[in-house]
Amino acid sequence: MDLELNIKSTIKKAIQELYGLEEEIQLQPTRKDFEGTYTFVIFPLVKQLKKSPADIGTAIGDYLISNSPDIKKYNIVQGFLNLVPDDSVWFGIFNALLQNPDHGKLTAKNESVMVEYSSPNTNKPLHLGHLRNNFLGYSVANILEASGYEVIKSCLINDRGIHICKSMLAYQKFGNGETPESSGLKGDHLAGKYYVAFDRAYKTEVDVLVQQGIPEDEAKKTAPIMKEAQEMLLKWESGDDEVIALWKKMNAWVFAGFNETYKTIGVSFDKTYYESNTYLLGKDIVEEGLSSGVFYQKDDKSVWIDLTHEGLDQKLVLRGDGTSVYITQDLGTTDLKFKDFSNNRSIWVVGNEQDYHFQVLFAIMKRLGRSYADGCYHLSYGMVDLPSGKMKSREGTVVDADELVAEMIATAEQTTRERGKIDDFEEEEAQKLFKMLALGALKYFLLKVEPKKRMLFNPAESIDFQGNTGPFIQYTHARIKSILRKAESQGAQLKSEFALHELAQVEIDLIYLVNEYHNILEKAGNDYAPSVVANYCYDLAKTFNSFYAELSVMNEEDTAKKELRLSLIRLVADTLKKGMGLLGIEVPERM
RNA sequence: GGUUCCGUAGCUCAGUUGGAUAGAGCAACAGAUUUCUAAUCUGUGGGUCAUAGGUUCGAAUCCUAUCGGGAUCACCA
Repeated sequence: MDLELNIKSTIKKAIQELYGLEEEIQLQPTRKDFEGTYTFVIFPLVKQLKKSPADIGTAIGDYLISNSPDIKKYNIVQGFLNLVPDDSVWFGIFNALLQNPDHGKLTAKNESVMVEYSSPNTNKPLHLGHLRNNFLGYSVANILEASGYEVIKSCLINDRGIHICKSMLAYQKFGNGETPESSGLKGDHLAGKYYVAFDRAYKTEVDVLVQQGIPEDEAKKTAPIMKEAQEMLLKWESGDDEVIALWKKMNAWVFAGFNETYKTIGVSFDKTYYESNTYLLGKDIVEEGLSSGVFYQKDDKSVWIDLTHEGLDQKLVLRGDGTSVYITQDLGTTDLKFKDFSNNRSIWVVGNEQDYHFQVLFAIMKRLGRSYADGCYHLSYGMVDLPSGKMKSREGTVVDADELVAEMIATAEQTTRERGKIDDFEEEEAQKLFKMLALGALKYFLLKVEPKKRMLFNPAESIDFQGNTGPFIQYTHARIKSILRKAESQGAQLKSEFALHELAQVEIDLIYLVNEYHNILEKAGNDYAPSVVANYCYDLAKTFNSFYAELSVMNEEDTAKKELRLSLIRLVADTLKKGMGLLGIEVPERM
């Protein structure tokens, strides 16, 4: 039953009968300072009817009282008609929620969506920026799945190219046969070490050349180590045995490292694409575009598209020598994804530095008449900056993902042990909890902010465990579970059907919020916005904690009230668990 | 310079299909625990919603301009 829709239609009828007007009715939640749940704004009618807001409000309010059993009373403040639903309405909603274990699950949409995220380069380990990407992608996938879509999580690994050759070359030159085992480094960190080593050697060579009087631009192009890297790339492309063997060896190390990180942070994929397999795709699409006249060729044989009508520029899609550029392979990969899964939609979780690239990509797909073009969406997110500015892998000024997670776990352990509430935990159980809390704090920190906003991370201030945080919500869940355990130990059975009696305001607030879950899910799905879910969970947890301070469950003497509260808090716990699950955050039974 | 995103409390952020006195957390201060977990709750102080115009009964929200910051504008990916 949808209370809001019912009230809207009754107000619509009231205005028809009282004034003969056809109005689309909008309701908003009543502000906390006033009594009521929904508010109808009268102002728009004032002008048309030439009556005072009070007169109109009273007329509509009285109409609702006598024509709708849902409304108990109303009040008018300025031009706002605040409506107070009858307690029976809340019981109706509450009973319905209790009797539907799937509450909040949206109906199947019979559409499928691909969410591509993570998409790392295999020349360095993951950093904080990648974490934002991973958590966003994983959460959006969860949200869409809960919203009734079939979801395929995919990852496109950038495992080839000049930057990969840089790590390989530096390893070849300076590595002395080092391995993850011999160095004790995770494979991705080992590769990253040589990526940094390349850059250092390269800079030294450039400096030397500049001192010899060669202009910097030219020095950068002619530095021997850079030349060597380029030669290595050519060898890779021609399938040189030695280069390929090195590439396979180092990539295997990196993949092992990535998989460990993915496992720790709890993300996964249904399909992995490798650029080494897809980088040649797209040339046939260039042919197609040329013959259909969407693309054109210049004298030097290079192929272009003119997107000035779309407010963009002219864009190269194939080099004069017939080799691919970035967009060429993305054209091919995009076609491949839709061919593989026949999705209705495809989402790319990629940082905002590629906004322009995706505008171009989607515009080209539209010009080429791809039926899926309108279903393409770039979920763009802002960079995670440090107080010192941008993170740069080459210069080593990054917050490493593995290190950060390890630090968070250590902080979680310290914070938890200080409180002494889990002294009876087995060690394994305790470690599991520390990890859960650490990742809860980290994921919530990165997901509560709107994706497109850039955000600041200050390593000097650790991520909070109090206030508007993941652990606050996890704690709330544990608190509820503690009461439920107590009830269970006393043999209480949770009822799922309640007869009308008096409700406290904070109980109504909780019923209202739990019932809002499906609206929140829908909004989050439509906007690809985990932050909406995060803020909702916080609101629900906060409201529960007020309830907790104000009312007692197990010490309530009125049996009917006690039983209702038990069922209510179970519903709250389930909803928190579900909501946090959408963010990829687990909630503990105890903490 | 062109395009684009952002600018809300000391700090980090909510709030934008236009509605009431702009909300949280952190930090500061004052309280609450013989009572279901104080990682909690209650309260106090803190605002030119970047600035200036415009539209509207009504603007943080929409429009225009300006200022400040980010991103991008490669035959790199």
